[in-house]
Amino acid sequence: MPPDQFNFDLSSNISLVLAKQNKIKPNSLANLLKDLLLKKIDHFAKIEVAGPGFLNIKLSKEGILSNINDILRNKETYGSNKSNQSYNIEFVSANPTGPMHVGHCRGAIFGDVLSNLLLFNGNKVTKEYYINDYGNQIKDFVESVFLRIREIQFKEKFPNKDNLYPGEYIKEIALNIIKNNKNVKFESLETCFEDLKKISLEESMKLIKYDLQKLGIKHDNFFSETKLVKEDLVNNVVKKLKNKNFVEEGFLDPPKGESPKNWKKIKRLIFKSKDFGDDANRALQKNDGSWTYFANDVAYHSDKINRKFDNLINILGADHTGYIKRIAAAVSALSNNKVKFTCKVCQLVKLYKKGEPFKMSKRSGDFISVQDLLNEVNKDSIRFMMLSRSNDVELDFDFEKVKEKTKDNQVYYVQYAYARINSIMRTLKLSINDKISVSLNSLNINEYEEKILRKIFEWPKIIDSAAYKLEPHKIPFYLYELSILFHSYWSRGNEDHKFKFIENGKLKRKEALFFINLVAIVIKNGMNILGVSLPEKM
RNA sequence: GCGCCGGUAGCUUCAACUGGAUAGAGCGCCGGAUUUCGGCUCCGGAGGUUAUGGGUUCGACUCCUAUCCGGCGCACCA
Repeated sequence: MPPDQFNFDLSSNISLVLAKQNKIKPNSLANLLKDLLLKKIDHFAKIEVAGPGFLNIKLSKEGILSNINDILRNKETYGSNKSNQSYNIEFVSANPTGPMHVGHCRGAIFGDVLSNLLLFNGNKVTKEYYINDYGNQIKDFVESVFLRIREIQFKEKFPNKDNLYPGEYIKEIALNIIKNNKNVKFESLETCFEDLKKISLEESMKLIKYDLQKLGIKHDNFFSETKLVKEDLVNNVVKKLKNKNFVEEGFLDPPKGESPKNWKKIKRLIFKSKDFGDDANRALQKNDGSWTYFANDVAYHSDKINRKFDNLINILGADHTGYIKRIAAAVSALSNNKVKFTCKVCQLVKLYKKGEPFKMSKRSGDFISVQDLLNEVNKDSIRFMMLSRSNDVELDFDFEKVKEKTKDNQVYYVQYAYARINSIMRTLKLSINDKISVSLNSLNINEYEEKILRKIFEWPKIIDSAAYKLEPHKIPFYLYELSILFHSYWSRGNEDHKFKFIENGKLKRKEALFFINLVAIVIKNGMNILGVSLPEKM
């Protein structure tokens, strides 16, 4: 897209790019191309060479018309670039020790929308959730549930111990378990541990799935860590790595930074991740010889690789940044660099209410849950707001602001544009789903419409670039800009009657009809990707 | 100490289309218009050495390098 002031429809820097290898000046190459293009492509009305060698192209009326009719025909696929890759996107993967909190929310929505975006662009996508249902935290969690059950059944006091989960929700889980499992006896933790673990995990996954559903998120696949361990997948992977000589028996370096207190030098299996770009080699075994979390995760990723995806994407919170290199190393070792692996890190969300920042910590039990958030603001606002920043930037979420019905509130503003268009259609007793097409003689576009058309023609490029860079936040920005253009044109009608779309219930400008349809199509496609609803009346 | 992310207008807000043209929005400020086809809306103005120094090239907010500031992380946890 050329900058506004040039008044052209397309621009290309091709001659700047190609000039060097062809040993020709960008400007003269541009002039050559200009003549060639004008001769070969009849949809170009005018081409100018500008600046250091840009080609600015103005479409002919026929060119514009054919673009418009394409959009009206394709409707809900307009913007898709028909890419054809397969993706596995792992996101949320919150520990199954309680409901989701706000910290999970951003990654959850990011992952979901990224998946929608890639799907829209023609790819195959599996949305996946890795359940960390193994390890010490689960033991602590089950113990906490057990003690709450004892508290309820036998009035035993819940101890104040560091490793336990104090949150209120544990009581609810305990109550549910008591209600639904009358035949299980909770005498000692040891005797009922396995049963209780299974039930407790089910309960907390129920909570998490409920939260996800309320946010409009549905995963295709839930992958359990316990399953990995049970099926001995870790052993297989380690064998595989050993065969390739990527694993050695050795000693870890003492931890850097702080002075090592309980540092013991113990021989163990170590993955040589340094050979694949990591800062240090990583342990696969703990002191007692059992597998580390990392070892399990290597096995998990090996499983993903075996499932033949072209691309693996992990969505992580900022607190897991330090983990990326080692898992990337594992993937590249296991797949011989054939599978493309990317981690997208979502920075922190800072929550405000009336200027007061909130702190959250799952352990302490006073975190802000997704439910708390949903009580304050609706799903649509949350989804839109969480994507209103690039994922590598911290995000301030003020939940007073998203409740406003003003231009500041971007969700509202975009939804309003769509509702407004529907209102016009209703006035004309037409439906937004009616088939329309445009002919050459009805194509008489004013300056406002021209601006908006250019924006609409830009849509496929926005999708392409957002998909390529894995940056779904480009979509809310685009939709907001498009809405500004639309509203701005609309209010022009208040100042000057000749810009009104309809008057006295009748269509005034024929162009207006297809034109608002185009805007509606793009807004709808965009909001579908975002998973935000579009009311026809507000 | 090491690693990752960020630093863009007065601003505890951010964008800039895989290196492109005169760096754009919002808030706030100043000046106008409007009470409606659908609700605090619309138009215009001022405001910049893109943290800082060096480098790469036709061309850098974007890439490399050094420094400063802020956030996060640096287990045999998960």
